[in-house]
Amino acid sequence: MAGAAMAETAATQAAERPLVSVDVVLFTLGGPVRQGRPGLQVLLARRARPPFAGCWALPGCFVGPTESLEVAAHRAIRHLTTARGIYLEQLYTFGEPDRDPRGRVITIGYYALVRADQVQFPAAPAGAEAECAAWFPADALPPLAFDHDYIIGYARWRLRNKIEYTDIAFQVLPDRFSLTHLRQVYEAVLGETLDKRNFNRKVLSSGLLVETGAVQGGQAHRPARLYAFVRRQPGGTIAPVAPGQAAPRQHDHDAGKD
Amino acid sequence: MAGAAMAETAATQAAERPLVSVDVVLFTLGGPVRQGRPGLQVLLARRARPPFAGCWALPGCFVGPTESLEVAAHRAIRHLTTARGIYLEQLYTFGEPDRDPRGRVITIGYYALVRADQVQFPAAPAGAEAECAAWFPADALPPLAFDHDYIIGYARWRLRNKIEYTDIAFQVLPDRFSLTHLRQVYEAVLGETLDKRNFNRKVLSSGLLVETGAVQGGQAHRPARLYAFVRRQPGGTIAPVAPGQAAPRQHDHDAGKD
DNA sequence: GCAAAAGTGTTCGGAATACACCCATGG
DNA sequence: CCATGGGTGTATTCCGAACACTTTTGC
Repeated sequence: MAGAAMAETAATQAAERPLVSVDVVLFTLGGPVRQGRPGLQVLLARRARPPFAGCWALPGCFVGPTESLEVAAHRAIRHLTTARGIYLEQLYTFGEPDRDPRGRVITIGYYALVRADQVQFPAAPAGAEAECAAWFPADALPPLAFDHDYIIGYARWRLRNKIEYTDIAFQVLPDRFSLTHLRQVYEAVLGETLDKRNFNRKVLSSGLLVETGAVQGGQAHRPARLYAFVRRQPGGTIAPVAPGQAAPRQHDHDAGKD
Repeated sequence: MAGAAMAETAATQAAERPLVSVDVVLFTLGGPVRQGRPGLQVLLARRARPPFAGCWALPGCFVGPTESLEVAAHRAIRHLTTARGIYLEQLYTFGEPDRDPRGRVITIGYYALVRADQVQFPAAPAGAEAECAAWFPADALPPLAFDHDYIIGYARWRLRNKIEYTDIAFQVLPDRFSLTHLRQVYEAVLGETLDKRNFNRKVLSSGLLVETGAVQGGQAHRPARLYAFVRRQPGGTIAPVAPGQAAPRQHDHDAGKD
């Protein structure tokens, strides 16, 4: 809420108002193939300014006075990525008073799983301290600024949970993909090997995939069939909703349990 | 993060810093018994000051300069409640630029399910516009200030999900309770009737309950056995953790899937 | 023809569901 | 003795887990 207890006005001194930032944990799949699958990677930016100058940190920025949190989060990665339409999900808000040495900074974390080719790095300015960005294996992160290692750890934990009951895995896949590709996404996020037969049966019976008829070319050996992800058709449900029985309320943030 | 992109300093004008508040959605069970169970209720406070003076709203307050978000959330309800140790869970952060007519206010929502007797109302000051608090049935809320109806709707949705896989239901129960009492909590939160036999079997086989030996007195008819909630014994696990296999990382916020 | 990855069927056990009757107590 | 809520057992179904061989293609 706002203002029931404290008599705070717009004239409040700046020192009493915390700074508000957003930090984005972008995950992708890539790197060397280990255990038959690529690894989970995290996008980090090298800080050009103190505090923690030269240190790696999550992409982030302060929230503008009339800017929504989602817009700020997109702005934080816009100078690194070309693709629009990345679906960012709010992670958590970190507000411990001592988490930033400059003073009180509250940060709202966002995260997403994206295709690596959606994120392109501009030519890095010269200089050892220059700001630049790179993917790092989630299992071998460099020392990080602030509490960003904790934020990333929490984001990984959420991603592991969310991938079980949301569509989040499809965000990292191209329009057409093989079942093996899809399974590798799950394996990389979950950190474990999945049974191919059980996995295929499950995703095919979910009704979320359609066979495109195309097959994967270029590889040696047997080509894989390619599938496409089909969203639940908006308004095209077979069973009509009973009158008087309101459709479950939609919350555009957080499509699953959490 | 903080400060990678914008060159913001402590001298930033107050107008550019958003206000940060916390709002708390306190749920309890009470009210008239309908469909064999009490209903879900929400604690609301009547606003004494503009905006929305005289309107009902969630208890909330602004976050102090050196105060953690959790502490602020507890402070928001401290003048209404006597019990300490309420387990508040972070819900979501609402930051749309126009959600408060006074200007930019970002609010971090918290929620909890508590026993009604933990919350005691101080004698309300006289006057129609005086600040006071009361429980309202979650299905019949008055018009609310700000976007608080949306926040409550989201909190109810989260509560429904969380009760399936967390201990949250036990927070609303006394130390000793009957299985029927526990089931009524689930039924009120889920909004549906549960099969008594299947429910009892499930909760008893979960290992989270111990029979106290006591029975419920005072009622007519057969007295119910009383159970107590047993937390997972810390360090008393039977199966030893395999060496080299790190225990899963703990995140003290969000004990379940989120 | 061989190496490599794709693709498929069956069995088993545990969990969730549906369902109906007896028990203990106070009045 | 009866009204009321407490307490229990069984059959069925569904889902997840385990497990190994055949097929297709490029080379």
